[in-house]
Amino acid sequence: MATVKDIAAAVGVSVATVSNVLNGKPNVGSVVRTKVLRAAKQLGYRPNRAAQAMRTGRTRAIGLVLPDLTNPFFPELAQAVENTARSLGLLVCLIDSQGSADGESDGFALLMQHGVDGVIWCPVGARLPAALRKLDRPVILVDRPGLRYPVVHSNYLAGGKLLAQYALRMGHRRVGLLSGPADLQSARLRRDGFVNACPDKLQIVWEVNVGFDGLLTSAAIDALVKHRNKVSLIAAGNDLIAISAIRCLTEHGVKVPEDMSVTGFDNIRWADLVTPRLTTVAQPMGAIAAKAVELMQKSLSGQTIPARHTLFEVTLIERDSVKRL
Amino acid sequence: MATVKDIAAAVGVSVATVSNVLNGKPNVGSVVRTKVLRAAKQLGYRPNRAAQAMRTGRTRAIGLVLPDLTNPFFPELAQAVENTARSLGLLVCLIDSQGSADGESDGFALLMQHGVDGVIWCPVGARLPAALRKLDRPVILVDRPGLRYPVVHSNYLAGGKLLAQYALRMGHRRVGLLSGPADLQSARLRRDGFVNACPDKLQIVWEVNVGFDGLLTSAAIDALVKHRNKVSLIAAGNDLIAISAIRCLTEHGVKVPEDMSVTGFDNIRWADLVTPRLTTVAQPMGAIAAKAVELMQKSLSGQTIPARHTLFEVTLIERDSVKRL
DNA sequence: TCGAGTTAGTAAAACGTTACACTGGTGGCG
DNA sequence: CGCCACCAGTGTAACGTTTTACTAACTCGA
Repeated sequence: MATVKDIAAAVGVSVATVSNVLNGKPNVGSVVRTKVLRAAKQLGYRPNRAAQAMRTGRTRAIGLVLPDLTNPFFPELAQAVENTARSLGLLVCLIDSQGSADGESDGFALLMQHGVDGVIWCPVGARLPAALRKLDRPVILVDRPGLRYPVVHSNYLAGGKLLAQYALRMGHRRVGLLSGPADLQSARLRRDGFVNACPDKLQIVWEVNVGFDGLLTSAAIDALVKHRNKVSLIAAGNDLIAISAIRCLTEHGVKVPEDMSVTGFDNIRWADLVTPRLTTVAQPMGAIAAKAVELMQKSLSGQTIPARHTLFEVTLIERDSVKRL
Repeated sequence: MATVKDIAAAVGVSVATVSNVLNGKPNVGSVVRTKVLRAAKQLGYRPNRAAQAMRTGRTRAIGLVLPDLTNPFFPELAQAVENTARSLGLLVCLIDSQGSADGESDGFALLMQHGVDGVIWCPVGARLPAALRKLDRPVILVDRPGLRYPVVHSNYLAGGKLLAQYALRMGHRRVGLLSGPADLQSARLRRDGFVNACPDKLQIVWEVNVGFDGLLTSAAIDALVKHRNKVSLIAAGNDLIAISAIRCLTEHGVKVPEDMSVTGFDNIRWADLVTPRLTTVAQPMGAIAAKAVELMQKSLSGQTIPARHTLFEVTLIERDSVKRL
């Protein structure tokens, strides 16, 4: 690989001058400037990131810390983040914490060691891992409000409301809630939006919390099966939970949507592939990811991002999993 | 962050000695050795990767280049790769080429600039991107035999055969093939395994190639719908295709498995979540990923890996999408 | 006792970059 | 003319490591 020294030798100037040209610094004549630029292109010069990192402390790489790639919500996010980051010349370093706080800590430590310039993070839990305390780099949260960092996510409250109003319109009155983890604001807001939409008309008959990974606890299965006649609709915390619930119901002879309606949240690709197709709320994943990277980029270029929410609006996607009563 | 200099100062030795201890070099007394080690631990020392990279040319980071995170096969792979890599102290840098060769080239360029030590790669096509030619670092292929690199994947041929034999056992005689891309060996082998298993008993009535991303072409939809009475089973190139096919069939009033049986390949998580649950062939994803990382690690530590296949055996997962005739 | 060999440790250079302090040369202005 | 300001460009230190070449002290055998 060609170095700055090679260019200097080729043009016949000092390395300092080459560096100045390459970084757009003033105090270099236009004739030398063009010569250097041409030589650089001709030699296929690309700055050695390690050396740059050492001198400047910046690596032009960012971390992306996710709880679980197995939940299809995250690959969609990761794909969009990677692509917009790459278009800005940023490398994305991936950490999948597998839902464990220790994994998250490990991951942060590794990222710090490599000197990433910042991290885009979707926390597993509501608590800050110790490793992050020492990180003096920008952090942008995605999809998980609640910590003292800038966060970009969609309007969960509105999404929950949309779902409740839709359920009502379709004639449902008694519902069961398969909410996400109670300690996650992103789950709580969806739930609150739903519950508070029209409290007098829509009755919450039962509620159980499960993980966003869609693994149904025995309490959840019990609720699903035993109370099957007490509710006509189940509102799940996300699509994964909804689809798992549908699976569980059909296994127990409950037909969806004939015997029971189900709604999701996220509009992952599978919502449209599954039978019955899932009625859910769509988040603009690409926009969310792009915004997160944009905030990161701003942050890296010196702007301070206020620790405030960037909200994206959601839309109801009506498909086949809810029956009109 | 603590540096080697800090440790040296704390213990009262030279930085060279500290470095020697940390790298397990001889010629340092045991008392000094333990002192240094203790100080390092106490200060929470982690070597600065950028500086290390500059001196040694190794970054202890690897690239992971995937065609499409949206296909659930790849997140499972990515998760396993990341986790085993991290347990070895390797950072994973992600590139999602979105199925484009240009994206792949861009990605490789970015990875090279950052000096990754090697790349684990699942190519989109059968051709080598130009950017890779210049990469003098180890490459391990995953799931895509056909290029002149070491590759780890599962026994597609056997998988196809398993499926064909199973179809036969279940009484099917006339089948349609929804194969993956014809230029991908990984698709061709699955197909060949199926077709050649018992050519005299199992008749391939039609075959159309589609992408592994499960997007059905109009030719595919035509075949599915128009020939619905000519075959009793459809063998898809992967689970994504199979599930899309099921969706398409049910939309056209063809019930699975009552009117038509369908098989997949990969055993992605969704195969078990979808209705009807998909009969398919399972690849040991975790093992494949771990093996790829292991080969990479070996490669990094100087061993030369022969450009040969590492095969993993597959197993038939019998579920509900195939009817006994 | 002397020299060779071994052991324990050090000083300094090097990796590729950037940034700071510097040097000549030129032009303007009083 | 004398002084200052400015321009174009250079030399070199520094970032945190690893590595090479070196030294001082000690041991051992003849």
